[in-house]
Amino acid sequence: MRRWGAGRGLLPTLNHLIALEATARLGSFRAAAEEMSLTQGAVAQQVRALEKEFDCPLFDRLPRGLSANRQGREYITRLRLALGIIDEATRELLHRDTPDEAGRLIVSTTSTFASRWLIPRLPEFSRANPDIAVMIDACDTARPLSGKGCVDMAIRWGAPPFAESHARFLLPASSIPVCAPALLSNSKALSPDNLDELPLISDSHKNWQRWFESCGRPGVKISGPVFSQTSHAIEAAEQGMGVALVPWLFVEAALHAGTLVHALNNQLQLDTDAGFYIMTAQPSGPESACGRVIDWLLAQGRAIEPAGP
Amino acid sequence: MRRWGAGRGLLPTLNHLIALEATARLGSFRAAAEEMSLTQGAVAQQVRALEKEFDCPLFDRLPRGLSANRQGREYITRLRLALGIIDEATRELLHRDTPDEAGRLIVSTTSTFASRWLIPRLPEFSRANPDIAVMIDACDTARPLSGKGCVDMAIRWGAPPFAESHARFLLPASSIPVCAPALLSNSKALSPDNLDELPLISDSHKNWQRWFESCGRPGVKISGPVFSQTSHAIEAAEQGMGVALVPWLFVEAALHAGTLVHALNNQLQLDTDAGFYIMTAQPSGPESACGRVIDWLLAQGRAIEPAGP
DNA sequence: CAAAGACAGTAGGAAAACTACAGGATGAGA
DNA sequence: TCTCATCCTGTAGTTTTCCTACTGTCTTTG
Repeated sequence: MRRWGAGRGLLPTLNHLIALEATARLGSFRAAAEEMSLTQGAVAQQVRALEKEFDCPLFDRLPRGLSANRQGREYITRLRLALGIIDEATRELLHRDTPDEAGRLIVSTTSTFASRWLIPRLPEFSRANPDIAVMIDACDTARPLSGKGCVDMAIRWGAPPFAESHARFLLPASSIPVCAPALLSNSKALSPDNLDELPLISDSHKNWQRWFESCGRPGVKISGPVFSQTSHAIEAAEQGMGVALVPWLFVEAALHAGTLVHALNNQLQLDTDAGFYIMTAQPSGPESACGRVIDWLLAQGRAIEPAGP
Repeated sequence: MRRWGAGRGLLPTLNHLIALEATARLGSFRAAAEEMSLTQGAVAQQVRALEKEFDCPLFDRLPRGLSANRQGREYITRLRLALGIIDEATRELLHRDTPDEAGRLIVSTTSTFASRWLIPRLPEFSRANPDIAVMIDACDTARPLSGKGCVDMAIRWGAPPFAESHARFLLPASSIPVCAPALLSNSKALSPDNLDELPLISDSHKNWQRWFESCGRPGVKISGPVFSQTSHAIEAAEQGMGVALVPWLFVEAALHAGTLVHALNNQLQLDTDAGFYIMTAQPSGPESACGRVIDWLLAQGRAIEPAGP
């Protein structure tokens, strides 16, 4: 009997369990031995060894085979469940449809972060690292970092501490109010006191409320177009539909290109303690594919920060 | 890689999986080896063997330990689940609180069958088989014959075929109308045509409707006391509350003792294709405790039948 | 630049698993 | 009733697997 984990667990000789299961299913050592391509004696020894390990008989010996007793039935039913899980996991591992999956790295992030920050920078990475194929899984609900359907890393907005994962800070999430330049041309100077006279574009983060609160104007009524995704809010602002309050890093390129301008002439931004973090199941070394992607991401993040407002 | 079941399944060398799990959890061969009281090389070989078996790396090799890659994380998460199930089943098997459980046999049946048929006959069996302790688990919902909390056999009312279990016919379930003798003394002769003038005691089996239908009187309104358990209906009949339509075998003793009489002078009974069956997970040999109980039950059933109406 | 710590790989001994065969019990069939 | 067939039990002896011990290589660290 083998200890497991921190000594709390107990596991029998696992290889013997296959013989146990087959014997229970087929009702005799002989039939089980035939299925397993072994001799009858080998199977009998394995099962006897388990019964001795447990100090508890699992079968009634009949003149014509065996029949599991109550403890045996109870144990074997649960054993089948466990073996089925291992079997399923093993077959999926063997019959994985993409044989080159080893060099493929799946990054889960939001649609907005992917289109506004990650994808524009990705070609450079791929040129420098042709052996790593980065796949972006844009999904607004978080994907698991371990288990079935897991991803290699996730880039998510949030604040520490993060349970069950290893997180590294990537980028701050300071938001600024932006709009199309045309919206400002023929009107008076804007300030926190009169900004709400323009349409205020909202996304699902409810930033405007906190922004007005930090300006000393709590309870301002937010009216204007509403989008679930930040990227849609940005596009609406570019179309002149109003003022959007969005993370600065998502509109850096648009500000540079002139399709968006800071609505308050770089005066105010909404600082939060939250930011964008890279999350992985465990720390990765700098030489692994995952580690190389993380290092590159962090370098990109450092490169962009000093140019901020 | 081992085939499993009818060849559909595939299982790796199960003993190696413990090393795999520990390595993933502790992040290095060395730490895993220490936990398992082995050398670093042994653990490394086991994990390498698995990776070769799967033809798929499960870990990224870091300069300072290892880190599971995506396939590894996915596999190990599911592996932990399976090992946890085996561990739990094993610990419950080892720490079972009743060491003499091997000689204890749990029979699941209904409260009525237990009190009206089984318990009266049980002392005789126990005298003849002092080594078998029969425990009766009276429960109106069926208990499983395998898995956690399973019972050794169940005696249940029903008709073949029974899925997922081995059934042997024990007793017919023919029902007869019975009542207290006092109920008949000062009244005219009863027949199916006027029986419904007396209170009709019902249990949850809705026998009266079918009984009147088989007498050519469908749609008769059933009025009288209603009980969920047949035994309570019998007790009510004994108290003179009305006529109960119950399996003959439950009132055999009462008819003999005179506390109940056949309401129609042995004329009519309700025959159904259903009956009482002994159900076990698998056939048991005549020498096993389970087999001896079954043989005795069947003998009791045969002994009672010829004396029937 | 050297020391420490980790994994990779290999040879040989230790342990286990498996086979083969003898023995005993039970049921089927002549 | 007797024999045969079938199945489990148990025990050597052999084969295979597993584990250890050790060397080599790489990387971090002081």
